[in-house]
Amino acid sequence: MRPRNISVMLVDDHAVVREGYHRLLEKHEGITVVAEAADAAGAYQAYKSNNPDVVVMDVSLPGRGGIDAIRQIRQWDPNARLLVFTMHLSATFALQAFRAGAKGFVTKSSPPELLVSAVCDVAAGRVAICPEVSEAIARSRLQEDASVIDTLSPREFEVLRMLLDGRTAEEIAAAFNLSPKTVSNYHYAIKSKLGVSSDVELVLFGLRSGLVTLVEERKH
Amino acid sequence: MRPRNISVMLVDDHAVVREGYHRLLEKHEGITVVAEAADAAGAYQAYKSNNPDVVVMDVSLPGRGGIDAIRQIRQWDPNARLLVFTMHLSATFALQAFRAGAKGFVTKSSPPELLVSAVCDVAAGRVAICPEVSEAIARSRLQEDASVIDTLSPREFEVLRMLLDGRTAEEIAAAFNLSPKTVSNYHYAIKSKLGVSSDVELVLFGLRSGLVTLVEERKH
DNA sequence: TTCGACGTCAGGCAAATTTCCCAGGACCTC
DNA sequence: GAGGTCCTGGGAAATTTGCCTGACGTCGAA
Repeated sequence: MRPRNISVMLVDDHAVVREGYHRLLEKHEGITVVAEAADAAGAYQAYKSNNPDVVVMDVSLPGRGGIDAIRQIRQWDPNARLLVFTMHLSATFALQAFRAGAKGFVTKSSPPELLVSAVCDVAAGRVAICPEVSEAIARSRLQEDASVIDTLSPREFEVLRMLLDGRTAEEIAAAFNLSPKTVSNYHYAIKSKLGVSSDVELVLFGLRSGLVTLVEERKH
Repeated sequence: MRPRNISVMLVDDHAVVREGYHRLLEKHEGITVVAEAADAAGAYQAYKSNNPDVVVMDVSLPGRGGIDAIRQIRQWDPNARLLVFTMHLSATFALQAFRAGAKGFVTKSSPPELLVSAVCDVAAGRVAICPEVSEAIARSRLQEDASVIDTLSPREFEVLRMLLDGRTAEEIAAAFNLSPKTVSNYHYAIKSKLGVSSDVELVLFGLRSGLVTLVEERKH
């Protein structure tokens, strides 16, 4: 019982990129893009007024992260079907997304058709995971380093991402609408769970687990 | 003396994204996409056989980074016109790109038309920088970019390296036979000189300047 | 329905650390 | 000598850390 026509909402902070897969999806009959948003807040508003069948969203959004946006939307509509579409090839990210209520996870380096079929899958109520990610998840299950990070609660994970981005406690508190004290409590809880004792070790940990991505430049 | 028809080559490791602005650019008359590549090596090969007027490339490529690819292409054809198109809004990154020989720098969050006009500008021999980036460059110019790390005294540099290794102040003090107090004074001085306000930013700085090397191991 | 286990949020408070300024001494150079 | 930088740490205020506390909401099991 798949809908004859699937309405899709796109969430991505990069206008050009959004424009790009807007065209890509619309070229396929049966898929119509009915709304777009550039950040978490906009996504929530747009979802409420457009009620799309599927939301295709990047998780690295400015302001409150995409994981948080997923939870927010799922809270308003527990049947919302969200497909995460991101450049991050990380088991950790994917697990966090699914825990928040996502129904699919596709990387941007996948072949274009895969995004289209993933949208159809999610619209039909199926779960869609691209091969790379399912492989990464399987592999991470074998390691314990990545599994430690999966013990973080969704909020803790979001705070961690902000911290690793170099934000101060005040900035994070403002972004999430929390007390600075709460943020520093999370900060402490994160360090405890991950078994590190300083911020430096925290970043180093994030580096190893792929949460921090370094743009490498080689001086030949 | 602008070419009536601009031939463009796209380099981006994300197939869907590449497909996206492929369509975007082709929609404009006067622009034809003649080649695509997904990594640095492929870009070099494709450039040699297609000789496009303009190369639009993401710099966060797998393997040898995009900066390196720019240098390689410019070495083969000193007149190559390369437009960097990336999600990174970073002055140092842009400066690195221009130093390598890029002629333009546009972020992916720019409005779509800006990419099109930037392609035309670069094709016509002009330099194209999107407003966000030129502002970031201007701002970074004010805070003395000239290898800030060289202003560190020898001791400061040593302490910095230990810090970036995850050592505590006590460990460093013991290693150098100093008072822990002195170490924390150095710690403070280092952060002041480098213009960062937290340890997280400090590690991120070390990362960018190559002081911290991520040991990445291939797991297949 | 009641229970307990979590997750979220935030206040309190002592201890520790950071921040910022300062100063003495060693070692250069002019 | 005078003037510069570097190394070294003290002092005091400001802030963070570490760990506790409790309230509230949800969810699944008993």
